[in-house]
Amino acid sequence: MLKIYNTLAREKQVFEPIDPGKIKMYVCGMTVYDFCHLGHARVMVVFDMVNRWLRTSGFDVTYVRNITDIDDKIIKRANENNETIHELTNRFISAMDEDSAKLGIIRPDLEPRATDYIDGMIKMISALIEKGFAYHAANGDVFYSVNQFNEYGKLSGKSLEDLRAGERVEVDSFKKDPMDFVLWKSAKPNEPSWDSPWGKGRPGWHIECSVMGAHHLGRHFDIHGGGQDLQFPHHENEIAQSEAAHNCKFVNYWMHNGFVRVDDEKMSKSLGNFFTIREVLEKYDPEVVRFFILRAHYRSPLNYSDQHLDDAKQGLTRFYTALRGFEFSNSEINWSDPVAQKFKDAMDDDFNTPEAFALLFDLVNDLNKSRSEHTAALLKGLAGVLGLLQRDSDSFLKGGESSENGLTSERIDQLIQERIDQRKARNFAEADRIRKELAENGIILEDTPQGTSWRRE
RNA sequence: GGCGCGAUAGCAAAAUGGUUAUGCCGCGGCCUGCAAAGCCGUUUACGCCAGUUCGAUUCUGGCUCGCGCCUCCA
Repeated sequence: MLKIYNTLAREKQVFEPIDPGKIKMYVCGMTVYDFCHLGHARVMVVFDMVNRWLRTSGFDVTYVRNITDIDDKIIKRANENNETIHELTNRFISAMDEDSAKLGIIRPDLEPRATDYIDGMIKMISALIEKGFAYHAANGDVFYSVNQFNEYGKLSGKSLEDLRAGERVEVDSFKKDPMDFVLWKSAKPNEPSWDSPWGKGRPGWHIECSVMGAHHLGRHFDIHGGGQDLQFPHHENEIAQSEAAHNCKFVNYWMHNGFVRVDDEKMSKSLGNFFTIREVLEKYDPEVVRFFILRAHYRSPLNYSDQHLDDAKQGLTRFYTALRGFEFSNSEINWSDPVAQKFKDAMDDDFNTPEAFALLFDLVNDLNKSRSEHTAALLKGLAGVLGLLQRDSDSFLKGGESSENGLTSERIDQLIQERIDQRKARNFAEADRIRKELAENGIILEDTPQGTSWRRE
């Protein structure tokens, strides 16, 4: 029985799909004006894990992750670079696809881009105006009137009164209420724009998700996810727009993943304390990064540091070392196995991946003792559900650092053979010298009854 | 200021009203020519103060500290 922590209810709830056996899930993706950082990696990896688990559980999942390809920062950056917004966004969408592929993300079923849905946004905004939930202000912008939606604040637990009291920004005099948010911005010079009943302009941020969600998943769907920082105002505003326009509940389960932090502070573009995915991948194997992310519960904060990545790397090394030497055919998971049962229970409990890993490590201990093929297959199968441990052990253990300024595998094999000869001759001093030479190059040897193997540190 | 989340051993991170979490690191042993890997054992825990209870890290209240949102942000 799957339970999901629903932000809307502030508790774990038993998951009931709207249509039996089917799940419609929408996740807020990236605004593509720069490379993705580790915080973006977390959203991608977390909801990839969720997607995989839902599918493993037998649901027919439709997973949508949008791309925001029109916004203030995109326009600004494109102008700075002297290029069109499409040139800019296409470039960063490609970069995002590369990063995401490296992290082992299964592509969402649909990745709609905001600029392809302008017509739909105009229609929804018109509907909101007709219903009295939005108004065309004197400056040409169209605003959503939060006063008209009496459930405003239900997701973020805020009341309009409190929000107004905490208002820090200078009040836009064209708004009826300081908390009103923009649905349509009238065009300014040097900005891309679209024709609309309110003149040339472009959409506000929140409307795209309401429109693309409804377009692909229907007006009422099961799961909507994103980073915690989107809870307010983005998701709150999506609810206000969608429920006002459609007269029905928008989303049943809201999921929010915790932040990636650096030195106990949120990693964010505005703080400038972010590491891009590609920066981190220069130092660490992508699978280490994936394991690092999934090792913490998705709702907990995740502190980034080299020490923690190193720690994750050691853990993965333990997995791959245990799996070394096994041949795998197609390994179907035997779900009646007690460990598989517990794994399922952990995952069904709001995607408790740390608990799931504890079980996998128990399996490693069993495997190292028994060397049982059955256990090895179960370990690999269950880890596969999390998108891990699917490579050949050697690819992980011997991969690592690129061999630049290191030793080639030919040279390593040659040195190992020399050492074997010296050991046979019981010339241990020379054998140890060779081993030391290898160690200085980051190569660790392991003598086993089956021969000598090596791995990179 | 308003709202919310959190505090677990050297580090990371779960569960749990009474029984070994788990991983990394450390220490001892086995194995090994010596190592490495592995196995066995092991040292460090539940922020503080009350309350409920036979019993609380786990429930309740208060306090302290940290973090997040309230402004673009995954």
